[in-house]
Amino acid sequence: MPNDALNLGLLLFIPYRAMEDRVFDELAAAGYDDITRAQGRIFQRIAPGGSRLTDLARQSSVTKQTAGFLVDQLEAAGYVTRIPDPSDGRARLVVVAPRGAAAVARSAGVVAEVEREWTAHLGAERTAVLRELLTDLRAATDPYA
Amino acid sequence: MPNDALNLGLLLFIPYRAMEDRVFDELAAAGYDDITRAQGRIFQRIAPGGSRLTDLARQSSVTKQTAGFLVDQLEAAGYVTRIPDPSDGRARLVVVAPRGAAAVARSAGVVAEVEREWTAHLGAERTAVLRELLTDLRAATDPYA
DNA sequence: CCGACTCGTCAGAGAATCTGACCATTAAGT
DNA sequence: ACTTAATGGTCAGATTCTCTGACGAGTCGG
Repeated sequence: MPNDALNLGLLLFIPYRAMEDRVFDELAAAGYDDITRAQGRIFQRIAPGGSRLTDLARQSSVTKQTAGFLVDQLEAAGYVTRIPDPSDGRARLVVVAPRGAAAVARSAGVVAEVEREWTAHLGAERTAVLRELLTDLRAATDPYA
Repeated sequence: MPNDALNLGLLLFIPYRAMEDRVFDELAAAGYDDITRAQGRIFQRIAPGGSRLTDLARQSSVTKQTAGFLVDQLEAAGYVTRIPDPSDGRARLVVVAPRGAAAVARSAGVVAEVEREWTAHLGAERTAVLRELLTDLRAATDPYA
């Protein structure tokens, strides 16, 4: 790399990608080798009680067609199910299925491990500050929060 | 979104994606509408004196085939050129062409604007801390720095 | 009950990514 | 030097991801 002072976009991307790599590598090693990054980016946005396709699409910055395509695959692989939305006859809710919940548990372990490594590097206090800053920044960059 | 406490991976992704969206939207509006995100992610890694394809691939976390495919398009669109690497007969260096330099200048303006917005939200001091933390974290997550 | 909007799907095309195989050049070991 | 291993890059093929455009079904405000 040339400069030491990279733009904030790239500085955000580097650790994001590192985290994603770790999670998917270990997920694949644990037998969840039929989930892709694109599917995972949708999947991780599913709210506890289920989410509408349109919401998943908006939050993930993809079209609803793309989100639908990915949810189809997640459903076929047993990670999610679709149920009717009781509050709106047009909509359905994407909910996490048992296999999906198991994958969530597994990936949560990996995330925790990576966060521990980062904490070892940055220190506990600075890691907490980083999290707080990013959470704050989210308010300015995620209109669908 | 369900929880308030998201994992750090997603917290990094949200502003990263917001930055990328802004840069590409404004680049397209300024006439640079023939560059894609994937191409841009490769392009932004080119070092001042030029970079080898293999390095660009590693740093961007894609295969060298993918990097080659994207550099082909950047070259066809006039953003980069390939020159022989004087220090290694097998290699070539990808260097930024005039049109690429113009796009860099334009995107730098957008990045600066977005960073100003973020600074307005977080405050100058906390933004500086964020940059410092991310730069530090890079050492633990970017083996090719 | 009518027009406007939202939810989601279908169809088709283009872009991005990977694996595997391969050649050319360089580096290392004897 | 000569052989072997490693590195830089390309070719070929397949799969995955993503978008635009068009559309049917359901909801909502007047």
